Amino acid sequence: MCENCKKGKYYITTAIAYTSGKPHIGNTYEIVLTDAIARFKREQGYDVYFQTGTDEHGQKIQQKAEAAGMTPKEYVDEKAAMVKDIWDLMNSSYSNFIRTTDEDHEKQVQKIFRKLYDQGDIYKSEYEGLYCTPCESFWTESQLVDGKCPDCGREVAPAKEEAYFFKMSKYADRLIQYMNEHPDFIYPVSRKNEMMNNFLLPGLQDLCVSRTTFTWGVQVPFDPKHVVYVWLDALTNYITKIGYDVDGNNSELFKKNWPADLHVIGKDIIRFHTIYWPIFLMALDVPLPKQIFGHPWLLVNGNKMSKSKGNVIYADELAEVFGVDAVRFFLLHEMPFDNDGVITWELMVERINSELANTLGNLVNRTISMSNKYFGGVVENKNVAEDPDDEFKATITSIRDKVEAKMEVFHTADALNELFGIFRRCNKYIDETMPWALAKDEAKRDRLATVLYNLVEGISIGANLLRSFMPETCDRILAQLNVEKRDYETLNQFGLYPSGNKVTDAPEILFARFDEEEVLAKVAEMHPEDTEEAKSEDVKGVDIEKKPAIMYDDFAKLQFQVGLILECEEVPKSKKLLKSIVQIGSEKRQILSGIKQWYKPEDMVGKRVMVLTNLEPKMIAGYESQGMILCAEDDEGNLSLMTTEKDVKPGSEIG
RNA sequence: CGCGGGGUGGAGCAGUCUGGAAGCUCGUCGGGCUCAUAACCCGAAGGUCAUAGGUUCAAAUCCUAUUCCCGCAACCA
Repeated sequence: MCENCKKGKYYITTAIAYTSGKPHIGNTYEIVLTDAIARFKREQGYDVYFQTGTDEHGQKIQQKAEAAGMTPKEYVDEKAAMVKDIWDLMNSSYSNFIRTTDEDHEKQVQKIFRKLYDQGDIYKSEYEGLYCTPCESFWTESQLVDGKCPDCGREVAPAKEEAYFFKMSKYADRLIQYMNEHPDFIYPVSRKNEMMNNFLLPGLQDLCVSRTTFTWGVQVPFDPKHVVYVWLDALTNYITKIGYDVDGNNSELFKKNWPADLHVIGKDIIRFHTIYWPIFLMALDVPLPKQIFGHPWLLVNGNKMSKSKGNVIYADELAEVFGVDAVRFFLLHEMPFDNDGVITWELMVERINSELANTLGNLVNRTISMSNKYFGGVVENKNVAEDPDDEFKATITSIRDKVEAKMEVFHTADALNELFGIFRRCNKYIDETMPWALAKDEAKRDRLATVLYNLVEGISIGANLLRSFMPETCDRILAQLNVEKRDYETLNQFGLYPSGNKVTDAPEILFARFDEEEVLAKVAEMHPEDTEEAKSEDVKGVDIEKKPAIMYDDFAKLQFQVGLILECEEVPKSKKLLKSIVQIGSEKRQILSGIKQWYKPEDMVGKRVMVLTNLEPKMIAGYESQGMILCAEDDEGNLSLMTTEKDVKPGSEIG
């Protein structure tokens, strides 16, 4: 137990990271953000329990493992270790790193599933949907890509399969009431409206909570061909891994920490955390978490990071170039609260130079240098106050509460900006008092000592406040000032630096300035493939799951023809759809395609494209679509029309 | 007419609830200083606060319309 914790417990979590690959800096943002909040709460005197970990089940992992020639377990072991390494590298102070493949978790998930089934919240029924036989997968219409299986691209057919469902609707009213009574439950609040208007108020669908199409998951205890749906498995980590037990044998840890004070998650999974998770808990008769914080994303030049764009930035590479605390600083300082943030190597250099090297590092360096130069490193308060001192001290001592106010609402960027007000004020104080001028006048020696004392004290307060955000930097500064850490409570008081103490006589540079070009050169060196790939002979291919062989007769059922696009226009109110009039032989067909993101209507006209012509017509967005224009799709979902190499006549058969 | 958020000096944002001299960080330009990491301090330029109406003594702030951007949902044969 924490001897210092006067304010009670604080249980905070990140979402668990999906172990399908190496986490990039956007994923890493969440752990740093959560860590800063957790550390700050500790400073304030809360007894913090901070849980993070990895989400390791699901079809995608099973497939990736297969493709890599590994067992799923081997695969997730490797990826989970990778995640943990990066979390550790970033100096995150989690109390517990969990994995959904942990045995105790899996057991408890099974017990939860059984309980919910026994009490009638989960029932067995049939899942009706569009089925892709070779993939053995059900898809909803919205998951289909060009009407086909998103995995293998083949036709899907309506089918039924047995599955377990959770009665979401049973608890919807309670949840609506809860949200209305707890306006802070979803944060930022704007997200609450989205959940209410799009899901809760129109009526919740029952949720399918089991799968039979893959095996890498928690087995349904009484029906082994089913595997528990990933979200029921993943979300429950928040309780199972602190010792929740369905039968009531809850651990002390659970009794103390639940309900959670804050789940920090990405804005993309707000729905699962604010609708399904509370409802699962209601069904288990467990209290709901106090707050869900959906944070924004980090983008590169306004784009999500993706391998094919070559714009992925990883935390370990950033840390290698700039150092861990500089990366933490950037993430915490540069992320706006409402909108997505932007990260580039150039921005990193700019921020680090301006704030860390110039404002902070240089301040510490010049202050310590002067102390050594004028007083042999001894910092003594001679209490000779002059004009700016009162205002200076008042400013410094007011910062703690300003930082705290910003942290209350998780605005780490604003908190850091307030904090750096201390260092900015100190730099200004040096100019106001001009220690080098005082040093020339023997009569001003005590005034000079006082000025340097005030500076060291100001830096000391600032460094202590910095602990939650940049723990190593805090320690490095305090080491140079030769003092122990100070209690958060005292950080609004001036004058606690021990008078007569001696600072280091060998100040080290805290943050060196970076040269943008050198950094970019270094980055290019780290990623030779980015620049080489275009020239390289072995273009990176896309591997997709192989389908079973078919007979020629199967193929012959499909009729492909060349279509000439005569007209094309956007479908109003649709983000993705283009409506084309296509000439095929002597007939003209209207075809809708979800390709607006990649093609403008005027670019489409005149193209000869490959059309699947004997596909059953279907109404889309109010228009009948008579066929399908075929596209190639890469692993990022980018589409490219299949066009003819020569201008063959429209209607020509493709085969 | 699906729901919601937003358009403020070159960039990123605050201010809008509770009308009353347009502010912060970065960048640019000029000056100062020399303890320090070509750092630091001061000053200046730069905004019709998306557009058009309206309410008011007074509007970035309240009301109406228009327009653009973003999120969520829908749509993706």
